Amino acid sequence: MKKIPTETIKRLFPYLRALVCLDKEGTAVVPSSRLADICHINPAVIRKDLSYFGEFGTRGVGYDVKKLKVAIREILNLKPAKTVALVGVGNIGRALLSYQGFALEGFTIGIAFDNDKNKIGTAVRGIPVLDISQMEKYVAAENIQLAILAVPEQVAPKIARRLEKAGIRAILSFAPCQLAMPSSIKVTCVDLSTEMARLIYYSSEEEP
Amino acid sequence: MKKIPTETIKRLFPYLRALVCLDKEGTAVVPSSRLADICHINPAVIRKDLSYFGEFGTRGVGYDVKKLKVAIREILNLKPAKTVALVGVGNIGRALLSYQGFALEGFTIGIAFDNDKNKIGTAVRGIPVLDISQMEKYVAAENIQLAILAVPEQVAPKIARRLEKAGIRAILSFAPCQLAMPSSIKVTCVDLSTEMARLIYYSSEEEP
DNA sequence: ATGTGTGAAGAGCTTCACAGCC
DNA sequence: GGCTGTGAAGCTCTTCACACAT
Repeated sequence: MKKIPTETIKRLFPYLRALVCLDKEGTAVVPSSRLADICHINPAVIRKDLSYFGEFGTRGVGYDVKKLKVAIREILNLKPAKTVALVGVGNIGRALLSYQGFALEGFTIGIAFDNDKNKIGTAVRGIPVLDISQMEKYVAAENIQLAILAVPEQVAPKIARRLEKAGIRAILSFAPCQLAMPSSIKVTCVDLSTEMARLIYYSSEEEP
Repeated sequence: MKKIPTETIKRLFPYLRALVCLDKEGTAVVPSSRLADICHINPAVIRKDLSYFGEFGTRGVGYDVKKLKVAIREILNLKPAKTVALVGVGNIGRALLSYQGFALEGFTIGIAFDNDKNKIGTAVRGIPVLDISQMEKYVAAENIQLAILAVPEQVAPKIARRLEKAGIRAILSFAPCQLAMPSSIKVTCVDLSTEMARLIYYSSEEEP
């Protein structure tokens, strides 16, 4: 049993996206070279990545689009589709609610929470916005395991702790701060300023 | 002259954020162990990262907060502060415009573009929203080198090409698709579904 | 004493080249 | 012939341990 590189996991979703596209176009079989063109990833990398999980391809032919699509969904545990809770219906929260196409049937935001009286009781794209004081109850009742945290930095650590106690297993956070969580809970931070800073650094390099 | 790891560059901004905090609190000197606590990064990593760029610390004492702050700003080329253009004033765009605190005086969104007549001519948080047809003109006139692309997936590649021709050097994109750009232009994609998929994968792992 | 700076060892990821199968 | 699957080599990054400075 081999260890699977983190980077391999990261690349699976782009592969999945490409496969969904190809499937819609009616393409039945795809060689790694074609996937490579679409995803801008070296074909050898793609083959190696997929080989960690089994032998999905046919030599001399390529990969069966439908089968590989299903296989990746299963590897990523996107089957059946997961329900995600959104906490914080500000600008970022609304952007995520409006951006449902992104899920490729693997996961959807099913419920949202906020503390703003004007938002509570409304629905955005069919997703109800509930009172954040009821969060623990709903998370437990619906057995939700994933949350997106899109609240201001000041309250993010507090709410993260509440999610932890409510039984959440993973958090995708947009707060530009570290969330001290036990290692049993997976936390990923999307930090926009870090990305910008990196870009500035690399874009101002001159050639040697 | 050594090669600097990509990961080192990524970590500089979190260091900078911690230093700005420490400076506000009035802390003058900080050892790597303290920075490590704040950033949740191993102290040896911090020391190694900083050592790529010079000797900023004092043995037996630690790092001078103000000096290190300035040094990192210079390394990242955040001094003087850079002006960034935002293209697309939808939900994500507005979130970014409202989220200016994130820049730590290293960069600010100075101008925004959209194609919606209702948005053109307005201003969000003091930042004017201009007609996207005028984009090339303003980018050239104000010598803007960085752009945030927050437009729908369908039009993202086309607008990216326009930005390229207008002389932009780096793009931070929120479109869940690959942008084929010459290597002289640095592109970073923030792909929310990939992040979600990763989290789902890792959160459903059981211990061995 | 205390905390930095750094070579060397170790771990992890990518690239390559080609054997193996259709 | 064409394309996958994979060991081995090569490269990059992290970890460790300790010399060195104050």
